[in-house]
Amino acid sequence: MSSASTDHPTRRERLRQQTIDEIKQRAFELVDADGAHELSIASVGKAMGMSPPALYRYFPSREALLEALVVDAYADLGSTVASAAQKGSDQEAPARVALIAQAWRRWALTHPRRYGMLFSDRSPAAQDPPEGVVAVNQGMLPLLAALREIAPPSSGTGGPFEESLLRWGKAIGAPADIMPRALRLGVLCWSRVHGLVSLEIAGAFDSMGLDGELLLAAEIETVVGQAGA
Amino acid sequence: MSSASTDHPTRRERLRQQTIDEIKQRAFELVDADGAHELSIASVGKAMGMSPPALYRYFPSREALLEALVVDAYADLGSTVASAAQKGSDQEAPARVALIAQAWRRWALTHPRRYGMLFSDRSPAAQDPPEGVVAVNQGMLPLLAALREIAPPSSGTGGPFEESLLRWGKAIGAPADIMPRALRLGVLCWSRVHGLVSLEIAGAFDSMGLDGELLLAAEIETVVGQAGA
DNA sequence: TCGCTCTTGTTACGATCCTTAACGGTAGCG
DNA sequence: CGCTACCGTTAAGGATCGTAACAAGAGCGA
Repeated sequence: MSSASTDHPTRRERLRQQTIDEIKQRAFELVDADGAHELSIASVGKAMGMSPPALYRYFPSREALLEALVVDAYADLGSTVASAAQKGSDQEAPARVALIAQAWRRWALTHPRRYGMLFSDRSPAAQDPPEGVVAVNQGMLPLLAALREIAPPSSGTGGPFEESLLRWGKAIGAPADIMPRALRLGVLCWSRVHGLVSLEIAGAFDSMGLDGELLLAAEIETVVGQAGA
Repeated sequence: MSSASTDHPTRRERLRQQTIDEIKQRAFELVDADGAHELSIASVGKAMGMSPPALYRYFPSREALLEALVVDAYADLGSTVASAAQKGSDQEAPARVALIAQAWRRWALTHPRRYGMLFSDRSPAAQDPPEGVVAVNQGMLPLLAALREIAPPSSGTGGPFEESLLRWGKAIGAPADIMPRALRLGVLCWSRVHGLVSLEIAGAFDSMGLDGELLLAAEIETVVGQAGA
Protein backbone atom coordinates (compact mmCIF):
# COMPACT_ATOMS: atom_id res chain seq x y z
CA MET A 1 0.00 0.00 0.00
CA SER A 2 1.68 3.16 -1.11
CA SER A 3 -0.96 5.85 -0.79
CA ALA A 4 -4.67 6.39 -0.77
CA SER A 5 -5.73 5.99 -4.34
CA THR A 6 -7.14 9.48 -4.51
CA ASP A 7 -4.28 11.33 -2.93
CA HIS A 8 -0.94 10.79 -4.59
CA PRO A 9 -1.72 8.40 -7.37
CA THR A 10 1.26 6.21 -7.86
CA ARG A 11 2.38 5.70 -11.41
CA ARG A 12 1.06 2.17 -11.16
CA GLU A 13 -2.29 3.43 -10.02
CA ARG A 14 -2.42 5.98 -12.78
CA LEU A 15 -1.70 3.43 -15.46
CA ARG A 16 -4.19 1.09 -13.97
CA GLN A 17 -6.89 3.75 -13.96
CA GLN A 18 -5.98 4.59 -17.53
CA THR A 19 -6.47 1.00 -18.57
CA ILE A 20 -9.78 0.83 -16.74
CA ASP A 21 -10.89 3.96 -18.53
CA GLU A 22 -9.92 2.58 -21.90
CA ILE A 23 -11.76 -0.65 -21.20
CA LYS A 24 -14.89 1.25 -20.33
CA GLN A 25 -14.55 3.50 -23.34
CA ARG A 26 -14.16 0.58 -25.74
CA ALA A 27 -16.98 -1.22 -24.01
CA PHE A 28 -19.23 1.80 -24.43
CA GLU A 29 -18.38 1.88 -28.12
CA LEU A 30 -19.36 -1.76 -28.43
CA VAL A 31 -22.54 -1.24 -26.44
CA ASP A 32 -23.48 1.71 -28.60
CA ALA A 33 -22.85 -0.33 -31.70
CA ASP A 34 -24.46 -3.63 -30.83
CA GLY A 35 -26.29 -3.25 -27.55
CA ALA A 36 -25.39 -4.39 -24.09
CA HIS A 37 -26.44 -7.93 -24.93
CA GLU A 38 -23.66 -8.37 -27.39
CA LEU A 39 -20.95 -7.00 -25.18
CA SER A 40 -18.39 -9.69 -24.54
CA ILE A 41 -15.14 -9.66 -22.67
CA ALA A 42 -13.56 -11.12 -25.75
CA SER A 43 -14.71 -8.32 -28.03
CA VAL A 44 -13.44 -5.65 -25.66
CA GLY A 45 -10.14 -7.46 -25.45
CA LYS A 46 -9.87 -7.70 -29.20
CA ALA A 47 -10.68 -4.00 -29.57
CA MET A 48 -7.84 -3.21 -27.22
CA GLY A 49 -5.36 -5.75 -28.50
CA MET A 50 -5.44 -7.68 -25.28
CA SER A 51 -6.23 -11.28 -24.60
CA PRO A 52 -9.59 -11.75 -22.94
CA PRO A 53 -8.40 -13.06 -19.59
CA ALA A 54 -6.32 -9.94 -19.10
CA LEU A 55 -9.47 -7.94 -18.54
CA TYR A 56 -10.18 -9.94 -15.42
CA ARG A 57 -7.35 -8.05 -13.77
CA TYR A 58 -9.64 -5.03 -13.91
CA PHE A 59 -13.17 -6.37 -13.71
CA PRO A 60 -14.05 -9.57 -11.89
CA SER A 61 -16.71 -10.52 -14.41
CA ARG A 62 -18.61 -9.41 -17.44
CA GLU A 63 -21.47 -8.46 -15.17
CA ALA A 64 -19.21 -6.24 -13.11
CA LEU A 65 -18.06 -4.45 -16.22
CA LEU A 66 -21.65 -3.87 -17.25
CA GLU A 67 -22.43 -2.62 -13.79
CA ALA A 68 -19.58 -0.15 -14.01
CA LEU A 69 -20.87 1.02 -17.37
CA VAL A 70 -24.31 1.52 -15.90
CA VAL A 71 -22.90 3.61 -13.09
CA ASP A 72 -20.93 5.75 -15.51
CA ALA A 73 -23.90 6.13 -17.83
CA TYR A 74 -26.09 7.22 -14.95
CA ALA A 75 -23.53 9.78 -13.94
CA ASP A 76 -23.24 11.05 -17.49
CA LEU A 77 -26.99 11.34 -17.90
CA GLY A 78 -27.36 13.03 -14.56
CA SER A 79 -24.63 15.57 -15.10
CA THR A 80 -25.82 16.27 -18.64
CA VAL A 81 -29.29 17.08 -17.41
CA ALA A 82 -27.98 19.05 -14.48
CA SER A 83 -25.72 21.05 -16.73
CA ALA A 84 -28.62 21.85 -19.03
CA ALA A 85 -30.58 23.09 -16.06
CA GLN A 86 -27.61 25.11 -14.94
CA LYS A 87 -27.24 26.68 -18.34
CA GLY A 88 -30.83 27.87 -18.24
CA SER A 89 -30.70 29.17 -14.71
CA ASP A 90 -31.45 32.69 -15.91
CA GLN A 91 -34.63 31.65 -17.68
CA GLU A 92 -38.16 31.42 -16.41
CA ALA A 93 -39.13 28.32 -14.53
CA PRO A 94 -41.29 26.80 -17.32
CA ALA A 95 -38.44 27.17 -19.77
CA ARG A 96 -36.17 25.38 -17.32
CA VAL A 97 -38.57 22.49 -17.09
CA ALA A 98 -38.46 22.24 -20.85
CA LEU A 99 -34.68 22.38 -20.92
CA ILE A 100 -34.39 19.59 -18.40
CA ALA A 101 -36.84 17.35 -20.21
CA GLN A 102 -35.25 18.01 -23.56
CA ALA A 103 -31.78 17.35 -22.21
CA TRP A 104 -32.97 14.00 -20.89
CA ARG A 105 -34.47 13.11 -24.24
CA ARG A 106 -31.45 14.27 -26.18
CA TRP A 107 -29.11 12.17 -24.09
CA ALA A 108 -31.33 9.16 -24.53
CA LEU A 109 -31.57 9.61 -28.29
CA THR A 110 -27.83 10.16 -28.55
CA HIS A 111 -27.06 6.98 -26.64
CA PRO A 112 -30.14 4.81 -27.09
CA ARG A 113 -28.48 1.55 -26.13
CA ARG A 114 -26.93 3.05 -23.04
CA TYR A 115 -30.34 4.37 -22.11
CA GLY A 116 -31.78 0.93 -22.59
CA MET A 117 -29.01 -0.42 -20.40
CA LEU A 118 -30.13 1.81 -17.55
CA PHE A 119 -33.84 1.25 -17.42
CA SER A 120 -34.88 -1.62 -19.56
CA ASP A 121 -32.24 -4.20 -19.79
CA ARG A 122 -31.76 -4.46 -16.09
CA SER A 123 -32.96 -7.43 -14.19
CA PRO A 124 -36.09 -6.63 -12.28
CA ALA A 125 -35.39 -5.24 -8.89
CA ALA A 126 -31.71 -5.30 -9.65
CA GLN A 127 -29.21 -4.55 -6.97
CA ASP A 128 -29.40 -1.30 -5.14
CA PRO A 129 -27.52 1.13 -7.33
CA PRO A 130 -27.32 4.18 -5.11
CA GLU A 131 -25.25 5.71 -7.87
CA GLY A 132 -28.20 5.63 -10.20
CA VAL A 133 -30.49 7.29 -7.73
CA VAL A 134 -27.95 9.96 -7.01
CA ALA A 135 -27.47 10.66 -10.69
CA VAL A 136 -31.17 10.90 -11.42
CA ASN A 137 -31.55 13.25 -8.51
CA GLN A 138 -28.96 15.49 -10.10
CA GLY A 139 -31.58 16.31 -12.67
CA MET A 140 -34.52 15.94 -10.35
CA LEU A 141 -33.47 18.69 -7.96
CA PRO A 142 -33.41 21.50 -10.55
CA LEU A 143 -36.69 20.17 -11.87
CA LEU A 144 -38.24 20.35 -8.44
CA ALA A 145 -36.85 23.83 -7.94
CA ALA A 146 -38.47 25.00 -11.16
CA LEU A 147 -41.77 23.39 -10.32
CA ARG A 148 -41.70 24.95 -6.91
CA GLU A 149 -41.42 28.36 -8.51
CA ILE A 150 -44.40 27.68 -10.71
CA ALA A 151 -46.66 26.08 -8.15
CA PRO A 152 -48.65 28.51 -6.05
CA PRO A 153 -48.65 27.93 -2.32
CA SER A 154 -51.54 25.80 -1.25
CA SER A 155 -52.87 24.11 1.81
CA GLY A 156 -51.73 20.52 1.71
CA THR A 157 -54.37 17.96 2.48
CA GLY A 158 -51.79 15.91 4.31
CA GLY A 159 -52.87 12.47 3.19
CA PRO A 160 -50.50 9.50 3.31
CA PHE A 161 -49.57 10.00 -0.33
CA GLU A 162 -48.53 13.58 0.32
CA GLU A 163 -46.56 12.45 3.33
CA SER A 164 -44.63 9.90 1.35
CA LEU A 165 -43.85 12.60 -1.19
CA LEU A 166 -42.58 14.92 1.52
CA ARG A 167 -40.46 12.17 3.00
CA TRP A 168 -38.91 11.55 -0.38
CA GLY A 169 -38.33 15.25 -0.97
CA LYS A 170 -36.59 15.54 2.36
CA ALA A 171 -34.49 12.48 1.57
CA ILE A 172 -33.14 13.84 -1.69
CA GLY A 173 -32.52 17.30 -0.32
CA ALA A 174 -35.32 19.25 -1.94
CA PRO A 175 -36.12 22.69 -0.50
CA ALA A 176 -37.77 22.22 2.85
CA ASP A 177 -40.75 24.40 2.00
CA ILE A 178 -41.61 22.57 -1.20
CA MET A 179 -45.23 21.58 -1.68
CA PRO A 180 -46.39 18.02 -2.25
CA ARG A 181 -47.85 19.07 -5.56
CA ALA A 182 -44.45 20.07 -6.89
CA LEU A 183 -42.94 16.83 -5.65
CA ARG A 184 -45.69 14.81 -7.24
CA LEU A 185 -45.28 16.64 -10.52
CA GLY A 186 -41.56 16.06 -10.37
CA VAL A 187 -42.03 12.33 -10.19
CA LEU A 188 -44.73 12.32 -12.81
CA CYS A 189 -42.75 14.57 -15.13
CA TRP A 190 -39.82 12.21 -14.86
CA SER A 191 -42.05 9.25 -15.49
CA ARG A 192 -43.71 10.92 -18.47
CA VAL A 193 -40.45 11.89 -20.08
CA HIS A 194 -39.08 8.44 -19.48
CA GLY A 195 -42.18 6.85 -20.97
CA LEU A 196 -42.04 8.98 -24.08
CA VAL A 197 -38.33 8.56 -24.60
CA SER A 198 -38.52 4.87 -23.94
CA LEU A 199 -41.23 4.38 -26.53
CA GLU A 200 -39.46 6.65 -28.98
CA ILE A 201 -36.26 4.65 -28.71
CA ALA A 202 -38.23 1.47 -29.20
CA GLY A 203 -39.44 2.94 -32.46
CA ALA A 204 -43.08 3.00 -31.45
CA PHE A 205 -43.71 6.48 -32.80
CA ASP A 206 -42.07 5.80 -36.12
CA SER A 207 -44.68 3.27 -37.08
CA MET A 208 -47.37 5.70 -35.88
CA GLY A 209 -46.05 8.59 -37.91
CA LEU A 210 -45.69 10.77 -34.81
CA ASP A 211 -42.92 13.10 -33.77
CA GLY A 212 -41.34 12.44 -30.40
CA GLU A 213 -40.24 16.02 -30.02
CA LEU A 214 -43.76 17.34 -30.42
CA LEU A 215 -45.09 14.78 -28.00
CA LEU A 216 -42.50 15.82 -25.47
CA ALA A 217 -43.45 19.46 -25.97
CA ALA A 218 -47.05 18.54 -25.27
CA GLU A 219 -46.06 16.81 -22.06
CA ILE A 220 -43.94 19.73 -20.93
CA GLU A 221 -46.89 22.00 -21.49
CA THR A 222 -49.04 19.66 -19.47
CA VAL A 223 -46.64 19.57 -16.55
CA VAL A 224 -46.17 23.31 -16.48
CA GLY A 225 -49.92 23.80 -16.72
CA GLN A 226 -50.56 21.35 -13.92
CA ALA A 227 -48.01 23.05 -11.73
CA GLY A 228 -49.48 26.47 -12.28
CA ALA A 229 -53.13 25.58 -12.11
CA MET B 1 -48.88 -31.29 -48.55
CA SER B 2 -52.02 -32.69 -47.04
CA SER B 3 -54.12 -29.68 -46.10
CA ALA B 4 -53.90 -26.05 -45.22
CA SER B 5 -52.60 -25.95 -41.69
CA THR B 6 -55.67 -24.16 -40.40
CA ASP B 7 -58.34 -26.24 -42.07
CA HIS B 8 -58.13 -29.94 -41.31
CA PRO B 9 -55.16 -30.18 -39.05
CA THR B 10 -53.47 -33.44 -39.74
CA ARG B 11 -52.48 -35.45 -36.73
CA ARG B 12 -48.88 -34.57 -37.47
CA GLU B 13 -49.73 -30.91 -37.53
CA ARG B 14 -51.63 -31.16 -34.31
CA LEU B 15 -48.77 -32.84 -32.51
CA ARG B 16 -46.36 -30.35 -33.91
CA GLN B 17 -48.44 -27.45 -32.71
CA GLN B 18 -48.72 -29.09 -29.34
CA THR B 19 -44.97 -29.34 -29.09
CA ILE B 20 -44.57 -25.74 -30.15
CA ASP B 21 -47.03 -24.69 -27.48
CA GLU B 22 -45.22 -26.63 -24.82
CA ILE B 23 -41.91 -25.12 -25.84
CA LYS B 24 -43.35 -21.66 -25.56
CA GLN B 25 -44.98 -22.42 -22.26
CA ARG B 26 -41.76 -23.75 -20.74
CA ALA B 27 -39.86 -20.87 -22.22
CA PHE B 28 -42.26 -18.41 -20.63
CA GLU B 29 -41.77 -20.10 -17.30
CA LEU B 30 -38.03 -19.72 -17.65
CA VAL B 31 -38.34 -16.11 -18.77
CA ASP B 32 -40.59 -15.33 -15.82
CA ALA B 33 -38.12 -16.95 -13.49
CA ASP B 34 -34.80 -15.63 -14.75
CA GLY B 35 -35.49 -13.04 -17.43
CA ALA B 36 -35.25 -13.23 -21.16
CA HIS B 37 -31.48 -12.88 -20.98
CA GLU B 38 -31.07 -16.18 -19.30
CA LEU B 39 -33.32 -18.11 -21.63
CA SER B 40 -31.31 -20.75 -23.40
CA ILE B 41 -32.30 -23.44 -25.82
CA ALA B 42 -30.59 -25.88 -23.56
CA SER B 43 -32.62 -24.93 -20.52
CA VAL B 44 -35.89 -25.25 -22.40
CA GLY B 45 -34.80 -28.60 -23.69
CA LYS B 46 -33.88 -29.79 -20.24
CA ALA B 47 -37.22 -28.61 -18.88
CA MET B 48 -38.96 -30.68 -21.53
CA GLY B 49 -36.73 -33.72 -21.41
CA MET B 50 -35.47 -33.12 -24.91
CA SER B 51 -32.00 -32.71 -26.22
CA PRO B 52 -31.25 -29.12 -27.19
CA PRO B 53 -30.86 -29.61 -30.94
CA ALA B 54 -34.35 -31.08 -31.13
CA LEU B 55 -35.80 -27.63 -30.54
CA TYR B 56 -34.32 -26.44 -33.79
CA ARG B 57 -37.00 -28.50 -35.53
CA TYR B 58 -39.48 -25.95 -34.23
CA PHE B 59 -37.60 -22.68 -34.00
CA PRO B 60 -34.71 -21.84 -36.28
CA SER B 61 -32.81 -20.02 -33.56
CA ARG B 62 -32.96 -18.80 -30.03
CA GLU B 63 -33.81 -15.37 -31.38
CA ALA B 64 -36.76 -16.75 -33.29
CA LEU B 65 -38.08 -18.38 -30.14
CA LEU B 66 -37.78 -15.10 -28.28
CA GLU B 67 -39.53 -13.33 -31.11
CA ALA B 68 -42.40 -15.81 -30.91
CA LEU B 69 -42.62 -15.23 -27.19
CA VAL B 70 -42.75 -11.50 -27.76
CA VAL B 71 -45.59 -11.89 -30.22
CA ASP B 72 -47.54 -14.07 -27.81
CA ALA B 73 -46.90 -11.73 -24.91
CA TYR B 74 -48.11 -8.79 -26.95
CA ALA B 75 -51.26 -10.65 -27.81
CA ASP B 76 -51.83 -11.58 -24.20
CA LEU B 77 -51.31 -8.05 -22.98
CA GLY B 78 -53.54 -6.65 -25.69
CA SER B 79 -56.39 -9.03 -25.11
CA THR B 80 -56.14 -8.64 -21.36
CA VAL B 81 -56.48 -4.89 -21.63
CA ALA B 82 -59.22 -5.16 -24.22
CA SER B 83 -61.13 -7.59 -22.06
CA ALA B 84 -60.89 -5.22 -19.11
CA ALA B 85 -62.29 -2.46 -21.26
CA GLN B 86 -65.04 -4.76 -22.42
CA LYS B 87 -65.94 -5.70 -18.90
CA GLY B 88 -66.42 -2.06 -17.98
CA SER B 89 -68.39 -1.15 -21.06
CA ASP B 90 -71.39 -0.22 -18.95
CA GLN B 91 -69.43 2.28 -16.89
CA GLU B 92 -68.78 5.94 -17.44
CA ALA B 93 -65.96 6.87 -19.76
CA PRO B 94 -63.56 8.08 -17.05
CA ALA B 95 -63.97 4.81 -15.18
CA ARG B 96 -63.18 2.95 -18.38
CA VAL B 97 -59.97 4.89 -18.81
CA ALA B 98 -59.01 3.86 -15.31
CA LEU B 99 -59.86 0.22 -15.97
CA ILE B 100 -57.72 0.15 -19.08
CA ALA B 101 -54.74 1.74 -17.40
CA GLN B 102 -55.02 -0.49 -14.37
CA ALA B 103 -55.31 -3.60 -16.51
CA TRP B 104 -52.13 -2.61 -18.31
CA ARG B 105 -50.33 -2.09 -15.02
CA ARG B 106 -51.64 -5.28 -13.53
CA TRP B 107 -50.49 -7.35 -16.47
CA ALA B 108 -47.07 -5.75 -16.31
CA LEU B 109 -46.71 -6.35 -12.59
CA THR B 110 -47.90 -9.92 -12.97
CA HIS B 111 -45.37 -10.67 -15.70
CA PRO B 112 -42.62 -8.14 -15.14
CA ARG B 113 -39.99 -9.95 -17.16
CA ARG B 114 -42.33 -10.48 -20.05
CA TYR B 115 -43.15 -6.80 -19.94
CA GLY B 116 -39.48 -6.02 -20.00
CA MET B 117 -39.12 -8.33 -22.97
CA LEU B 118 -41.63 -6.28 -24.92
CA PHE B 119 -40.39 -2.76 -24.47
CA SER B 120 -37.01 -2.71 -22.92
CA ASP B 121 -34.98 -5.65 -23.84
CA ARG B 122 -35.55 -5.28 -27.54
CA SER B 123 -32.82 -4.13 -29.81
CA PRO B 124 -33.35 -0.54 -30.84
CA ALA B 125 -35.54 -0.22 -33.87
CA ALA B 126 -36.01 -3.93 -33.93
CA GLN B 127 -37.78 -5.54 -36.79
CA ASP B 128 -41.24 -4.44 -37.65
CA PRO B 129 -43.47 -6.51 -35.41
CA PRO B 130 -46.90 -5.69 -36.76
CA GLU B 131 -48.22 -8.13 -34.22
CA GLY B 132 -47.11 -5.88 -31.41
CA VAL B 133 -48.76 -2.84 -32.91
CA VAL B 134 -51.96 -4.73 -33.48
CA ALA B 135 -51.99 -5.96 -29.90
CA VAL B 136 -51.37 -2.56 -28.41
CA ASN B 137 -54.14 -1.15 -30.54
CA GLN B 138 -56.47 -3.69 -29.03
CA GLY B 139 -56.24 -1.69 -25.85
CA MET B 140 -55.79 1.64 -27.57
CA LEU B 141 -59.09 1.59 -29.40
CA PRO B 142 -61.29 1.33 -26.29
CA LEU B 143 -59.13 3.98 -24.69
CA LEU B 144 -59.69 6.31 -27.61
CA ALA B 145 -63.40 5.58 -27.54
CA ALA B 146 -63.58 6.55 -23.89
CA LEU B 147 -61.54 9.70 -24.41
CA ARG B 148 -63.74 10.65 -27.33
CA GLU B 149 -66.75 10.51 -25.05
CA ILE B 150 -65.09 12.74 -22.52
CA ALA B 151 -63.62 15.28 -24.88
CA PRO B 152 -65.98 18.04 -25.90
CA PRO B 153 -66.15 18.84 -29.61
CA SER B 154 -63.75 21.57 -30.55
CA SER B 155 -62.48 23.33 -33.61
CA GLY B 156 -59.22 21.67 -34.56
CA THR B 157 -56.40 24.03 -35.39
CA GLY B 158 -55.30 21.66 -38.09
CA GLY B 159 -51.57 21.94 -37.64
CA PRO B 160 -49.20 19.27 -38.93
CA PHE B 161 -49.13 17.60 -35.54
CA GLU B 162 -52.91 17.27 -35.52
CA GLU B 163 -52.80 15.92 -39.04
CA SER B 164 -50.33 13.22 -38.12
CA LEU B 165 -52.56 12.26 -35.22
CA LEU B 166 -55.58 12.03 -37.50
CA ARG B 167 -53.65 9.93 -39.98
CA TRP B 168 -52.68 7.57 -37.20
CA GLY B 169 -56.24 7.42 -35.90
CA LYS B 170 -57.49 6.56 -39.34
CA ALA B 171 -54.81 3.92 -39.72
CA ILE B 172 -55.73 2.04 -36.57
CA GLY B 173 -59.44 2.28 -37.17
CA ALA B 174 -60.46 4.87 -34.63
CA PRO B 175 -63.89 6.47 -35.04
CA ALA B 176 -63.81 8.79 -38.01
CA ASP B 177 -65.15 11.76 -36.10
CA ILE B 178 -62.60 11.58 -33.32
CA MET B 179 -60.83 14.79 -32.39
CA PRO B 180 -57.07 15.25 -32.44
CA ARG B 181 -57.17 16.02 -28.77
CA ALA B 182 -58.51 12.59 -27.94
CA LEU B 183 -55.92 10.97 -30.17
CA ARG B 184 -53.14 12.95 -28.59
CA LEU B 185 -54.33 12.04 -25.12
CA GLY B 186 -54.55 8.42 -26.13
CA VAL B 187 -50.89 8.38 -27.07
CA LEU B 188 -49.85 10.37 -24.03
CA CYS B 189 -51.93 8.23 -21.71
CA TRP B 190 -50.28 5.14 -23.11
CA SER B 191 -46.87 6.70 -22.76
CA ARG B 192 -47.58 7.83 -19.20
CA VAL B 193 -48.83 4.45 -18.09
CA HIS B 194 -45.88 2.78 -19.73
CA GLY B 195 -43.47 5.18 -18.08
CA LEU B 196 -44.92 4.61 -14.65
CA VAL B 197 -45.12 0.87 -14.99
CA SER B 198 -41.68 0.68 -16.46
CA LEU B 199 -40.17 2.60 -13.57
CA GLU B 200 -42.20 0.65 -11.05
CA ILE B 201 -40.95 -2.64 -12.42
CA ALA B 202 -37.42 -1.34 -12.32
CA GLY B 203 -37.95 -0.73 -8.61
CA ALA B 204 -37.52 3.03 -8.85
CA PHE B 205 -40.45 3.81 -6.61
CA ASP B 206 -39.47 1.35 -3.95
CA SER B 207 -36.35 3.29 -3.11
CA MET B 208 -38.40 6.48 -3.14
CA GLY B 209 -41.04 5.16 -0.78
CA LEU B 210 -43.80 5.87 -3.29
CA ASP B 211 -46.79 3.77 -4.28
CA GLY B 212 -47.13 2.96 -7.95
CA GLU B 213 -50.86 2.51 -7.69
CA LEU B 214 -51.37 5.98 -6.30
CA LEU B 215 -49.13 7.47 -8.94
CA LEU B 216 -51.13 5.73 -11.62
CA ALA B 217 -54.34 7.04 -10.10
CA ALA B 218 -52.91 10.53 -10.27
CA GLU B 219 -52.08 10.09 -13.94
CA ILE B 220 -55.51 8.74 -14.74
CA GLU B 221 -57.02 11.78 -13.09
CA THR B 222 -54.77 13.99 -15.13
CA VAL B 223 -55.72 12.35 -18.41
CA VAL B 224 -59.42 12.46 -17.69
CA GLY B 225 -59.11 16.06 -16.60
CA GLN B 226 -57.19 16.99 -19.72
CA ALA B 227 -59.74 15.30 -21.90
CA GLY B 228 -62.65 17.07 -20.29
CA ALA B 229 -61.11 20.49 -19.91
C1' DT C 1 -52.73 -53.94 -45.11
C1' DC C 2 -48.15 -52.61 -46.55
C1' DG C 3 -44.36 -50.00 -47.51
C1' DC C 4 -42.48 -45.56 -48.53
C1' DT C 5 -41.26 -41.20 -46.83
C1' DC C 6 -41.35 -37.39 -44.13
C1' DT C 7 -40.88 -36.01 -39.47
C1' DT C 8 -38.66 -36.10 -35.31
C1' DG C 9 -35.34 -37.03 -32.14
C1' DT C 10 -30.60 -38.50 -31.09
C1' DT C 11 -25.39 -38.06 -30.73
C1' DA C 12 -21.19 -35.88 -32.47
C1' DC C 13 -18.99 -31.81 -33.62
C1' DG C 14 -17.05 -26.95 -34.29
C1' DA C 15 -17.20 -22.31 -32.83
C1' DT C 16 -17.65 -18.75 -29.37
C1' DC C 17 -17.71 -17.14 -24.87
C1' DC C 18 -16.91 -16.85 -19.66
C1' DT C 19 -13.86 -17.81 -16.19
C1' DT C 20 -9.97 -19.96 -13.57
C1' DA C 21 -5.32 -21.59 -13.29
C1' DA C 22 -0.55 -21.62 -13.99
C1' DC C 23 3.30 -19.28 -15.82
C1' DG C 24 6.68 -15.65 -17.08
C1' DG C 25 8.28 -10.96 -17.88
C1' DT C 26 8.81 -6.38 -16.62
C1' DA C 27 8.58 -2.31 -14.39
C1' DG C 28 7.67 0.17 -10.20
C1' DC C 29 9.39 0.80 -5.68
C1' DG C 30 12.15 0.79 -1.50
C1' DC D 1 20.16 -2.58 -7.35
C1' DG D 2 17.27 -6.33 -6.31
C1' DC D 3 12.76 -7.71 -4.95
C1' DT D 4 8.13 -7.96 -5.45
C1' DA D 5 3.84 -6.96 -7.10
C1' DC D 6 1.50 -6.35 -11.05
C1' DC D 7 0.37 -7.38 -15.64
C1' DG D 8 -0.37 -10.06 -19.61
C1' DT D 9 -0.03 -14.52 -21.94
C1' DT D 10 -1.32 -19.36 -22.98
C1' DA D 11 -3.87 -23.53 -21.51
C1' DA D 12 -7.95 -25.54 -20.05
C1' DG D 13 -12.83 -26.52 -18.24
C1' DG D 14 -17.63 -25.68 -18.73
C1' DA D 15 -21.66 -23.82 -21.11
C1' DT D 16 -24.09 -22.44 -25.07
C1' DC D 17 -25.51 -21.85 -30.04
C1' DG D 18 -26.11 -23.93 -34.13
C1' DT D 19 -25.00 -27.68 -37.91
C1' DA D 20 -24.37 -32.31 -39.61
C1' DA D 21 -25.06 -37.00 -39.92
C1' DC D 22 -27.77 -40.64 -38.50
C1' DA D 23 -31.50 -43.73 -36.64
C1' DA D 24 -36.20 -44.79 -35.64
C1' DG D 25 -40.91 -44.42 -36.02
C1' DA D 26 -45.33 -42.98 -37.26
C1' DG D 27 -48.38 -41.04 -40.72
C1' DC D 28 -50.16 -41.33 -45.18
C1' DG D 29 -51.32 -43.04 -49.75
C1' DA D 30 -51.89 -47.02 -52.78
